[in-house]
Amino acid sequence: MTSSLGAELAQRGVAPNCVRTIELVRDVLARVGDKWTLLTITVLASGPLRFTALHEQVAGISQRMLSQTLRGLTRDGLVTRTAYPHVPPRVEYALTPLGRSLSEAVDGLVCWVRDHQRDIARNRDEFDQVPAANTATRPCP
Amino acid sequence: MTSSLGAELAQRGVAPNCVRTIELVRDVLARVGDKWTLLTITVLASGPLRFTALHEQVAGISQRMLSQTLRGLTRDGLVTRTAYPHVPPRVEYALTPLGRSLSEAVDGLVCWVRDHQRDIARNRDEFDQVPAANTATRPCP
DNA sequence: CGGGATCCAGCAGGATACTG
DNA sequence: CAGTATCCTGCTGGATCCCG
Repeated sequence: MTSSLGAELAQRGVAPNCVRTIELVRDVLARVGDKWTLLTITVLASGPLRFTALHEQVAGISQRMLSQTLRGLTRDGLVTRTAYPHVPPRVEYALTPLGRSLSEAVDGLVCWVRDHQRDIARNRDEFDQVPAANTATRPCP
Repeated sequence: MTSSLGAELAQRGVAPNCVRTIELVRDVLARVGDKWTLLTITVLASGPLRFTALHEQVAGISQRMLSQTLRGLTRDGLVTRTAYPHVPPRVEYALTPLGRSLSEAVDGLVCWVRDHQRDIARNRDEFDQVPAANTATRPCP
């Protein structure tokens, strides 16, 4: 699958190192690009949490998506799942060292957004105020 | 919208600084979490490109999604769109300084995946080989 | 060549109800 | 409490045709 993508790109004359980058970006998105994974990781970054606690902190997530997301993260070795044989059940989720290192890598992106979201909002407003700027075929100045 | 999310979280007793983080992660995903934006940015990071060139390098993207993605990026001030009044038309896209800085922030994540994708693949294989490991309600050892 | 407009399928994901 | 099972909807995004 990935190799066929690489072959396809190589055939188009795309430089090999660029092909690698493109595949990596694909992997990034496959792992943290969905709606809830990144959010769950950053919430867990502040400490271990039980299922219900996560369900409250990750605003808007359904039980279905939470358990699904957590299973995926556990599968990848990014979080641990610890079940205590109690009644009522008690299950704790926590980041593994691998998960923590990912969380730190994500921090860079989060900081970037924090530092530049004002700029983006301003650019967006400017763009929207120019009439017909949202169409690509516009007159050349 | 964002403020209502913050209010909702605050009402649940979530710490204010965590609320900020969650909102930021939301913004990250809204900006680069879709299927093509991040890919387009990283391809443009190696230099300005014309529409067709982008269409070839960003493997698998349709013309529709490419123009849509580019318009979004242009709107946010992350790329510039330069149209030359020629026949046939010639349009070049390039990263702005803001776009380049985002591309650098993304690099951290890309490097993380490059360094750890083997680990993740191994964890995944291990997980999958344990029978019934994919169900959460499993016996406690 | 560089798009826009339209149509349509697939699947992510929400709501709800049920279980150990 | 911590999930699973089922159903169902909305939106993303692909295919196709058209235009300047």
